[in-house]
Amino acid sequence: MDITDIIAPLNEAQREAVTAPDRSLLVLAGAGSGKTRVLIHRIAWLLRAEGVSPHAILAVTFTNKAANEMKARLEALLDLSTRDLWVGTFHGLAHRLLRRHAADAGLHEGFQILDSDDQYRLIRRLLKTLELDEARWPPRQIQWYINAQKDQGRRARNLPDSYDPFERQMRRIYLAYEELCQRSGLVDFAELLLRTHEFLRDNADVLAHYQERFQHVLVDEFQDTNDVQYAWLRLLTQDRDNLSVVGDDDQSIYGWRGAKVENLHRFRRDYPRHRMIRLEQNYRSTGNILSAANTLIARNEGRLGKNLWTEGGRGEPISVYAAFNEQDEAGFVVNRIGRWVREGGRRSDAAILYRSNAQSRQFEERLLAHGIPYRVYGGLRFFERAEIKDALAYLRLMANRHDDPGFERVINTPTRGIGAKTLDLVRELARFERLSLWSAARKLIADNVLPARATGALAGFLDLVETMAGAAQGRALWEQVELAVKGSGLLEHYRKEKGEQAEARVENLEELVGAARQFELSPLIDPELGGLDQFLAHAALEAGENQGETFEDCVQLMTLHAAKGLEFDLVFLVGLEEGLFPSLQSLEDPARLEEERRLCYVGITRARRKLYITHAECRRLYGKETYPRRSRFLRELPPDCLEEVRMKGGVSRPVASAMQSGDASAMLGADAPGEFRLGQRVRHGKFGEGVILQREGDGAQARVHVNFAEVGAKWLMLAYAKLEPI
DNA sequence: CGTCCATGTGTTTTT
DNA sequence: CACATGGACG
Repeated sequence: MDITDIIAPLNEAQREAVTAPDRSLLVLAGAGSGKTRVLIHRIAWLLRAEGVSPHAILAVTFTNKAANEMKARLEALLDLSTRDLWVGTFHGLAHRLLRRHAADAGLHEGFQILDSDDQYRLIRRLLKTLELDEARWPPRQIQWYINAQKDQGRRARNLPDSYDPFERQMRRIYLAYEELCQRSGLVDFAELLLRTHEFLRDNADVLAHYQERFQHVLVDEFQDTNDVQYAWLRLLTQDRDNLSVVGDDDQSIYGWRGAKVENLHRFRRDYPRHRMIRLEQNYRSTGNILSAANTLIARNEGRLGKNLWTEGGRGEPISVYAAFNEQDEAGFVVNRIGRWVREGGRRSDAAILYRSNAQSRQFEERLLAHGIPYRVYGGLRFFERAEIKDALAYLRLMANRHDDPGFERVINTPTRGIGAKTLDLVRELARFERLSLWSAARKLIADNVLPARATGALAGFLDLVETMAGAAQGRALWEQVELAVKGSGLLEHYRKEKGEQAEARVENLEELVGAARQFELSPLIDPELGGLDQFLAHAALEAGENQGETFEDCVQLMTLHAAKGLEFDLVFLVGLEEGLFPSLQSLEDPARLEEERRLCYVGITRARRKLYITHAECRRLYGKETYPRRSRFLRELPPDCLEEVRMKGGVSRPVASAMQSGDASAMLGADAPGEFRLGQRVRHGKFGEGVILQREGDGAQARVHVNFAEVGAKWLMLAYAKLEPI
C-alpha cells in the first residue's frame, strides 16, 4: 500500500484534513461530505506517512457500529490488523481501562455493568428501601436525574446544598444510589465514563502513561460528546495538543441526552493552535435537496456555518404531499414505493423516516397489505430481551453470588414458590445487616425462621445456583451459558408455554449459547480477564442487533435519529406536522426547536436522489382526532425546490380508502344526499375553489374535508364555512 | 401463584 | 388508541 492510495481518492479539503500537521484538528464536515472517510484516511496517513506506531493511536466513536466499520475499513485500506490500535466507543474504552485498573479506580475486580433496564430496576428497589412513594418520586425521573448529573461530572456529595425540598430529596436518593452501586460492584453507563475521568484525573502517573502513549487521539461525531467525555479527552490531550475531531454542529440531535454542541466551541478555545477545515462538498444528494437543507438550517442561530454544494445537477424537485389522514399518507408512500420497485428500484434503497416509533404502524400495515418486504429498525435488541437477561442473571449469580440485581431478577423465575413475602424478609434482613441478598437468604435458612415451605423453596434456589456454579467450573464459556439456560429451568419453562412468543424465547435462549460460542472465537477477548465477565460486559455494552440479519431486499423504516449516518436513493420524510415534528414537547423552547430543525436537516440530507415530504390534515393521536397544521419546517423550505403533489382524479382515492378502512362516517357521507356530497366542487370566500373529499358528523357538528386548488386540503365546519356549491 | 381489570401514560436512544 | 404496570381476587 502506497501513500498515494491514501490521498489520491480525496478532494482538496479532505486531503488537507488527512495530512494536517501533528497537532489538533477540527474537521467541520457537512452531511455527505465524507467525514468518516477523512478520519479513516487520517489514521492511515499517520501510520504510513508519518510512521506513527499503531499503539500510539486512540480512535473514539459513539456506537459499536461506527467503531466496527472504522476497523473494517482501515483493515481493507491498509491490509493490516487493527488489533494494536485502540478503536472503540467511549464506553467500551472506558470499560477496558477500568478493568485494567479496577482496584486503583476503587472498583471490585469483578464489577458488573448495569444497562438502563438494570439501572431502572435498581432505582425502584432503592425507593422501596428508602420507603419513598413511586408516585411522588417517579423512578424514570430519578434515573434521568442521576444520569444527567453524572454526564455533567457531578457527584452527589459535590452537589450544592439546596433549600428546594425536591432537589434535596433527589440528591439524597442519588447519594444512596451511589452507595448501593459501590457496595455491590455495579457500574452504570454514565459511571463508566465518570469513573474513568476521575481515575485519570486523580492518578498523575497513570494519566502520564496514557498521555505519553497516545500520540494521536481522534474522535468521530464530536458534536455528540457530553461534558464528561470532553473532560476525558481533554485530560488525555491537553499537554500534547494532539486531538483530532470530526463533527457537524448541524447534526447535533442528542442534546436531550447530555450531548453538548458547545463542546465544538470549547474545543476552539481550549486548543488555540488547532487547524479548522470545512468539508462542504457533498457527494450524496441532488442540488434541490441540498439547497432545501441549506435554507432550512440557516434559520438556526449560533452555527459554526457551512454551506453544502454539489457538482451534480439539481435533480428532481422535492415532492410534498398533503394527505387526508395517516392512512392516506401511508397509502401514498407505499404507492410510490410500488412504483419505484416496478421501475427497477431496489426496495432497500427506499426509506421511510419518522419522528416517533409509533408512526411506523400505518406504514407496516400498508406494506404488508401490498406484499412489500420491509424492515423496522429500533425496538428491543437481542441482549435486552427478558429471557436473555434472565439467563444472564443466572450467569452473573454463578460468577458472583452477591449480585443483588441478578438475584432479584431470577429468584422466582421460573416460578419456584418463593413469594413476595419471603423475598421481603430477605430484603429486610439484607438491609438491616448490610448483607447481600444471597447472604441474607442463607442466614434466614440457617436460622430456620421462615415457614417450612418457604425455607425449602429458598434453599432449593440457592442449591440450584451452587450446583450450576460447581458444574460450570473449568468449562468453556458456551458450556457455562448452556448450563445457565438449561439448568435454571428457563428453557423448560418457555418450552412448556405455548404461543409464538414463547417459541421465539426458546429460540433466543438457544441462540444465546450460539452467541457465546461466537464470542469465544472473536479476537477481542483479552486472555488476562475472565471470559464470562467479558461476555457479560459485551452483552451490556453491545446489546446486539434488534433483529437477525435480513438478506431480503427490504424497505427501510426507522426514526430520524436512527437514520443519522445512513443514506438512501429514495426517502420519505413523513408526518411533517406541528406537534409531531417538531414534537409537541419542543414547541415552547427555542433551543429544542433548533434541535428539531437539525433533525429535519438530518432527514433531508439522507436522500440521494428523490425526497418526498408528507403530512396529514387529520391524524389520530392517542385515540383523538387532531387537525395539525403543516410543520413550520415545511414552510421554511424554499418553494422553488418543492413541488406539491396533487391527487389525480379528484375523489376516487379518498372514497376508496375510506371504504377500505371501514370509516363509517365517510361512507355515510358518500351516500348522503344534498349539496355537499363527496366530489362536489365548492367555492370558499378565502380559500377559493376546491373539491369535497370527506365528510364527517351531522348537523351543527358536520365537517367536510375540502381540497382547495390554491391552499391544499382543509377541514371545515359546514355550519361556519359558508361553502358555495359550483 | 397466576389471572383479570383498573389505571395511567404517552419523543427521540446509545452505551 | 395501545400498551405497561399494579392491585385485587380466585
